[in-house]
Amino acid sequence: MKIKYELIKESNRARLGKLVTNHGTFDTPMFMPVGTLANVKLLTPEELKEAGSAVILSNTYHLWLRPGEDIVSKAGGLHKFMNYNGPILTDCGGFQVFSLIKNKEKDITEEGVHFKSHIDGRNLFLTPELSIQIQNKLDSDIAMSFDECIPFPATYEYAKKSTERTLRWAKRGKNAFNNDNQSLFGIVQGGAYKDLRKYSALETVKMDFEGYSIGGTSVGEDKETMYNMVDWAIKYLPKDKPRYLMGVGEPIDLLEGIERGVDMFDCVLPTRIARHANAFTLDGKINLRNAKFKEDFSPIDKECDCYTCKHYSKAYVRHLFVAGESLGGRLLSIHNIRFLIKMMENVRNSLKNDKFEEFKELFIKRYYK
RNA sequence: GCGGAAUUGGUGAAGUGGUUAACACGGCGGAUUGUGGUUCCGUUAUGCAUCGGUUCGAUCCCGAUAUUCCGCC
Repeated sequence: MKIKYELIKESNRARLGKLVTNHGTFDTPMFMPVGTLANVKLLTPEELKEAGSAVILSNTYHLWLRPGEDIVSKAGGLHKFMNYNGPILTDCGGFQVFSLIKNKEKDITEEGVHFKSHIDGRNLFLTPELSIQIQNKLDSDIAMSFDECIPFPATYEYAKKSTERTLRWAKRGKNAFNNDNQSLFGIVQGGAYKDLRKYSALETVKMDFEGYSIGGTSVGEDKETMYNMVDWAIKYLPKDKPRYLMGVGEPIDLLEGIERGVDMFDCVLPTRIARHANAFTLDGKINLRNAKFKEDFSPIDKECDCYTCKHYSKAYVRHLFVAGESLGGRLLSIHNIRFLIKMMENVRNSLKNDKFEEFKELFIKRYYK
């Protein structure tokens, strides 16, 4: 079956909702950890569940190259292959392609995108139909339309041309789509232009997807521009479908997104910074490599209920990183994912109690002080 | 006791009679937004064993001392 979204409550523009999938029902707003290569780096599915994780992301481009969608399909689909029975969303590969092309004028054609493999440099060609076919075979719960992620800054002319092409690609992908147990989301583009965001949103909605995402953000623009891109698009999205802000982000960006009506977020940040010794805390981000933690035997965040904070000290985690032990990255990945997921739990509670604005203000005041 | 060689940062070391002493590791700090798994970017010796001498100028040449290593009695 397709996913279902139920809007439970609105508080100004912020939304409290519920997402029903083939692999469980989960509350929104939610944060989705990224597991590009059919695994959230360093973590097992059990650890993800303990952190309260629901949907995780995987990636069409990466799984297409390794191990190949047919192998995943033979394994019984992505869930079985990676032993994760929660919901999985596959990104379409557009973002990866966008970073691998050499010349966007030449390599991006109406038919699809020419680019080189990041593994062996061989020439590859990805089309909207192929991206969808791969995702159909991977059998994720949610597939994404193949889009072009417009760089920032981009000229109006280029952004318009690209946005129109992404709309045509969305239609082609939808026509090629063939998996009754999978849902398809459309992606709003439009660059940093108000009228193009509106146009992209309206036209994408006309195609009637199971959910809508706002793409093309966090590509180097300033925060105000990013929030504008959300504002310009989200008001044209239907209330009875989930909204997903792709690739975002930092704690403050999650709060700003929720305030504007976003339901779902994903970001590599918690797991990537974890591998480089950084941890989110309620008092801001800290770097566990810092010498000041050498003899700090307190947990990373006293108020955190994650496995890492329950059992380990900053001094120990620092030791692991200094010694080059991968357990350090594992422990911080667990913590950072739990941090964002718990933050979402707190956000949902504040929405229930009509206290989101206060929660947001207090969180930001403390985190960014 | 005699003869020879060596001595450059926390470490391994390059180097030159002439403005800021290479590089690597380590240390310290930062970055990271639809993944970069061990990545990227800063920064880190006012000084070349010590004391004299030669020279306009010495880490570099000369002498003494100290330490280390090698050979001989």
